[in-house]
Amino acid sequence: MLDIKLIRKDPDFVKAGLKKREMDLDGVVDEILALDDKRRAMIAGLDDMKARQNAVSKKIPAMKKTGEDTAAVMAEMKELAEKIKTSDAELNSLENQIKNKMYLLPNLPDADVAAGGKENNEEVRVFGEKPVFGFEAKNHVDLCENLGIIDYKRGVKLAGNGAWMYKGDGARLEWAMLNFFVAEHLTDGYEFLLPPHMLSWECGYVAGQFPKFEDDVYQIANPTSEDKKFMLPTAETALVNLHRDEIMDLEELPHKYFAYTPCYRREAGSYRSEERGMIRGHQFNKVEMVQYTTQEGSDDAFAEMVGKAEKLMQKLGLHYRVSKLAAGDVSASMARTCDIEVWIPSMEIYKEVSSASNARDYQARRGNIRYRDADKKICFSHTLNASGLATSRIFPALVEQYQNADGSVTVPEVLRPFMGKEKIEAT
RNA sequence: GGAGAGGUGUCCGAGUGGUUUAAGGAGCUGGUCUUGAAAACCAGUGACCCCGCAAGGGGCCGUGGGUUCGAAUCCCACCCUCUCCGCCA
Repeated sequence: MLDIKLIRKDPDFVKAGLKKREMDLDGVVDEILALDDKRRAMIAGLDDMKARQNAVSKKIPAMKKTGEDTAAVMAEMKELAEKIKTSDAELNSLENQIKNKMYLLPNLPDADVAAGGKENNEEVRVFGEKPVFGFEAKNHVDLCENLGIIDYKRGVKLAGNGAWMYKGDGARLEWAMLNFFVAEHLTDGYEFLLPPHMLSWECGYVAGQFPKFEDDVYQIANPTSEDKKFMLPTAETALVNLHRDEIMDLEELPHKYFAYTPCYRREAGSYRSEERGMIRGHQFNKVEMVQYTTQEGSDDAFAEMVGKAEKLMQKLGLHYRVSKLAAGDVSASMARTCDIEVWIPSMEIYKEVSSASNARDYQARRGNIRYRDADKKICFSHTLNASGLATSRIFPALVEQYQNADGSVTVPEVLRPFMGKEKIEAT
């Protein structure tokens, strides 16, 4: 949620910021401004009427005591009460209209974020090099099938298109990665959380996924009540709601959390032929970091989280690059995002394994997440999130980058303690 | 799933129709006292929204309706929390 006061004060600044996302939102901003004018005028009139109502109502007992006739006043008040009721209803619908439009406005990109779409993403760092194989390298789907570590067919049998099943050493490798990530985050002093996977609707609004992407999540309807929940599309949705409607103390910030959850996404219509295997599925595993910081602290936190995600990739020894996303590619809630993308040899493409973002106070405004600053003033906190990491792209990248001529896969050193073996071979 | 209790300001908590202009306490800020601190005492402070340069004023008691001249207080619906019972990994 943007600050309505900022929109009021400097609409051109807001419009210019939103324009960087290559979305035409001038109209929405203007509508909000017009509705806001109307709203404030209405509140002023309504509050006056309520003030009169309160004042007169207070006098009535005194009048009754002295035996004065209250009939005329009461008649006037009855009329006033009617007016208040209709105005209240009008105001209510007006405020809902404003709220719904406000929900449509994405966050303002940071000043240093490039305007435009994907094509303006900027490669800021590269780690390692594209591996060169002295043999005919296989793609991950063939490697995994030959090794018997992923069962694609039975995954689809169980859950349909976009599902797979980890099996044997595949399950162990997946679990080893997750355990490795957990161990690293614990070492860095982040708090480990296992949140619920079914969330109530408000969580989606606060995170900024709703109302726009309600159709992209799996919704859980309950046959005996109106209550509706959804499967979290990322642990961020849960973690960013932890301190909703709270006022945190300055001393407790920054909060550094991480959680492991599967992520459930419909990904409707987004399959492409090259996205075979586990590049894009309806359920994938991810460890997610989230920080709550002071307003001054979020830049440092952002750098820290990008650094942490990179460190994991480096320890795994995987070739990757870091991209600073252009405004149009930054998701709606975020002011800036850096993606870490792993090299997938068979596809000759970099695929996202981590997305690190600073939402600044956008999510905090939606969720009323506040803290008391050094002057004891209540202000909105900043929220940040970064994957650390998503395994579903690392798994194929790892299997391909670490493959040997005989079809076996060497286990990266850091995973061996969690895996209990150095090599994955066909059984 | 059944029964009961409850949701009040930063926190605790009083308040069951008009001296509530939301008591009282804690916290926070300033002061007195003290070598300093603590304690005590005195004063100030109140989320959020609207008007206003400000001083100040008004609205606002889980959410939404209703009753009334007047609702934190009564009625209805919903959401949430707690206790007990049932069911269950």
